[in-house]
Amino acid sequence: MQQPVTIIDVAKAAGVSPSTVSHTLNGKRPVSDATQRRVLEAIETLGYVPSWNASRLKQNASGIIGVLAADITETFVNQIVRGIEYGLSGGDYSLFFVSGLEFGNDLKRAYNFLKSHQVDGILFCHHIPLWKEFNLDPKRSDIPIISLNMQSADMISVVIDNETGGRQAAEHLYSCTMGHPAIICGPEDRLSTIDRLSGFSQRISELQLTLPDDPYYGAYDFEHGFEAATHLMDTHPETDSIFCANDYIAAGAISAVIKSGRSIPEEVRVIGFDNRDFTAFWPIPISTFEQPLQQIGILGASILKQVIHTGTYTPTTHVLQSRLIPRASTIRH
Amino acid sequence: MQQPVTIIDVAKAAGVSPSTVSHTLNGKRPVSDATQRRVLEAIETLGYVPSWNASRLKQNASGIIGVLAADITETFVNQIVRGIEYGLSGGDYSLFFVSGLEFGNDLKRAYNFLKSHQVDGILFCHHIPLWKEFNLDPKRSDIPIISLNMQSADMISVVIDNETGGRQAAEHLYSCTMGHPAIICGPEDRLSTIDRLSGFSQRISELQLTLPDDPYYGAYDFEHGFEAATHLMDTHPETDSIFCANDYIAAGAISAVIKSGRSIPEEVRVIGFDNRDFTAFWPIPISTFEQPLQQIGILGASILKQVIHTGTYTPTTHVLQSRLIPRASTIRH
DNA sequence: TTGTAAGCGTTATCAA
DNA sequence: TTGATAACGCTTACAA
Repeated sequence: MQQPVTIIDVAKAAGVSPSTVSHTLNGKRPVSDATQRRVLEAIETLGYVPSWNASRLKQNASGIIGVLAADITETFVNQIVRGIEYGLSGGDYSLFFVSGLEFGNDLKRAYNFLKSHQVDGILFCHHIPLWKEFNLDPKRSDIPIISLNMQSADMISVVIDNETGGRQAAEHLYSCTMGHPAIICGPEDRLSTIDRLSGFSQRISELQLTLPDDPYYGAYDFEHGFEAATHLMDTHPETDSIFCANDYIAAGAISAVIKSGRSIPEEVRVIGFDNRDFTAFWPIPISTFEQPLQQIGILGASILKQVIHTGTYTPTTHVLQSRLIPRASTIRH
Repeated sequence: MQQPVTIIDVAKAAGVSPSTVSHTLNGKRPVSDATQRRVLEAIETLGYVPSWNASRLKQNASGIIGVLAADITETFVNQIVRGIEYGLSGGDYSLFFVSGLEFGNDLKRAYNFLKSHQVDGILFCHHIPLWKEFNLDPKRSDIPIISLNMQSADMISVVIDNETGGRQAAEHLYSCTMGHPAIICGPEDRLSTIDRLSGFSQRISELQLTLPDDPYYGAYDFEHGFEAATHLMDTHPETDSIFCANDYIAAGAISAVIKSGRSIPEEVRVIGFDNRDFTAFWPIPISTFEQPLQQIGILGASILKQVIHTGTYTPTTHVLQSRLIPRASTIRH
């Protein structure tokens, strides 16, 4: 562990001035070939790496984009983050990832942290409205913020159209002969659940069909799907189509339906949401929707770069669509 | 988007000197209550956030730990990263996450990037030896590096004991009556695969048993498991125990075994590795091993903090154990 | 308890 | 084509 090498050390070693070293690196003014060679050589031998801090102190742009997310282990979040990386790679920006976890989900502190690092912009990536109490006015903020996966008033947002997803699910099940639809929801407070339910219900009533009263709110997991579907088969034995809020629920529902002695997809059709890995090779492959998560990240990054570049922030909402993946749980093979 | 507020603006607004503002914030020397109040008030109204860059320029420690990983969408990686976040949260360090993706997997560039940000240490988190060609001598580096999930000569490493995992798998299958074991591997070049195979084989020969010649190298996926097990049932119908390199392979193997008309776990036992979410609710719940991924991150972060604090770097390897999770694919319910 | 001033490593401006 | 110098925003002796 030794002393850091500065631009002055390099300048001395190469027998030039610090500004020449700087310009050799940044190419903002011509440097003769001979000088350039000596400088680069000195940099190599000394192992010099310019200090980002010192550099950014002089310039107004940091070249860093901050990403704020709650939990990186959520597929939702890490897929979006990966999209952001794609969107940023090869460009002039680096990504500074900050987890809500570090800040006890205190968005204000996390925001200040990013600000203190002089990030040029922030991508705010949420899968749950954990931080909804934070009311930062983006117009008064000196850093542009883009909200990913959740619509925020007064912000540029990139979201998925869950309502249309719900409508599409109804449409698909209808095309597979639907007479008695049912739905098994996720947690009641999740916006995505609400929107999907709303889209599905709308289409159902347009089709002159009816749903059981109970939307089966519950956890996004297998057990909930299993129990809800068991109850459903019991109380509504005529059910022939089940729309599940996500794939875990769908897997549970499928197991319950089979256990009840019914065949899939002949007697009952089940569809999930999210396209989790296991749906493709589940004993009965599960029909589901692929969400454009990486697209959210890519688009968000691209919009943010625009905003930074042009300096104008106009709140808008960009909507992306999910894609139906029909499999054996709804269509005969 | 307005001009950034500096410490001087605050000082003026509060009618004090910049150093007083600084000391109010950092508490390195006493400040009278009255002054403190005025300063904090000024900070609040102006929305002042100190510049990290300027601050770090004066100090030697940046308070940032760099995390270098290839692909955040890999469960492996994001679980470890989450562990790091836990290990760092509440302390004096923030995390600077850098993806190999951004740098075209050029470790040297990524390393320089982190160095230019003056990180105090680096956690190098790999699930595949993508960057093995990079031979940075950690003793000559001025930044301490810790290798997570892969042993590196001359580095402090935190790894999982895959060999013992393999031995444990053999032990468990043996305790469930094993007469004719078999193995279905993952990609041949993965260290984890090699170590697990080696541990398993060792224990098998200690038990005076033999394995089929073919270890079935292949992809870490369902199809490979299905095809390998189909072939295995065909060529080695006496097989009663299959150790699969991961859970996707195990799921495929189970499907193939069932399709061959054999019962699980009565006639054939199958065990996987990784404890993926679906193994818990697979129609036949899959026995598997839970890897202490978050522990790797937590331990790595803690060791790195030690190293930074004490200033001494002594290459060692810290080994963590996987945990067997017995389920219905090996034991009768 | 507080203020003044030097300096961290870089880049922009000006001069040569 | 190059060099000297000031300045970025902050911390920290040193002085008061």
